[in-house]
Amino acid sequence: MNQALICPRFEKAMSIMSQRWTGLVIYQLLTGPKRFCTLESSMGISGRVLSERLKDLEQQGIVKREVYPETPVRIEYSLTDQGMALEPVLREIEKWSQEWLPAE
Amino acid sequence: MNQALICPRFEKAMSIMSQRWTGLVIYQLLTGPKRFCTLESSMGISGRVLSERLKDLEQQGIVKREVYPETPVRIEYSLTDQGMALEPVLREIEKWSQEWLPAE
DNA sequence: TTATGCTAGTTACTTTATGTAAGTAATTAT
DNA sequence: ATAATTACTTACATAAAGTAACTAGCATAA
Repeated sequence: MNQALICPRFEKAMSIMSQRWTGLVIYQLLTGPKRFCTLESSMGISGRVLSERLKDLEQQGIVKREVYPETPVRIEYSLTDQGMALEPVLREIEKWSQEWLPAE
Repeated sequence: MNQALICPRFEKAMSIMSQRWTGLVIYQLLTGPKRFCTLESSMGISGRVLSERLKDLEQQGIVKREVYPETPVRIEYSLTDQGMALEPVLREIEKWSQEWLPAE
């Protein structure tokens, strides 16, 4: 009955990364700040969920939201250092997909 | 309107890894073959979903299912080479969680 | 021989998460 | 005054996940 316990920090990380869309949002932000509508149209995510994810990621300290009061207003989402630190994770997924998944 | 397209293989990999529980199941199998009931009780996953995930992962070629007709029957799930190749992904998530998430 | 237990699931039903489409608010262009 | 743009939100529908009870096959216990 003795189970090897899973480290709570790792479990937390997995719960973040295994939410639908989260990984792709971070991946898109690796190449620089992006606006809401850019993210929305570049992946197939709905505005409802994108808005939810960005709020979560901001609260978690992974994403930063910045408002530029131009006209029309420009709001940019970018990665914090904590968010940037996820790059190796995404790169490893990228590598795996190239090696093991069929093209096309 | 010109969007950088996301590589379909990467998208596929993300859709696998961002399903709830998938990462944790693979993580548990990194330490060797496990039975259904062991997986079920070591993570908080429900039998219904575990059964679904294992079937998916088997079909994807990530997990292998082996039946030992003992009594009671023993069925073991383990990682294929393709599945083992995901280890670096999980290790990077582990590293990130240790560096960036608060203990406790 | 009926009952109990074990493993590996499945089934029916409930709750939660996500998708869809329309709407809002602020601002500028026509 | 109307339309357009950005960044959302809201109400409602569908899909995914959780819960708890159930099944099947076999073995041991009462």
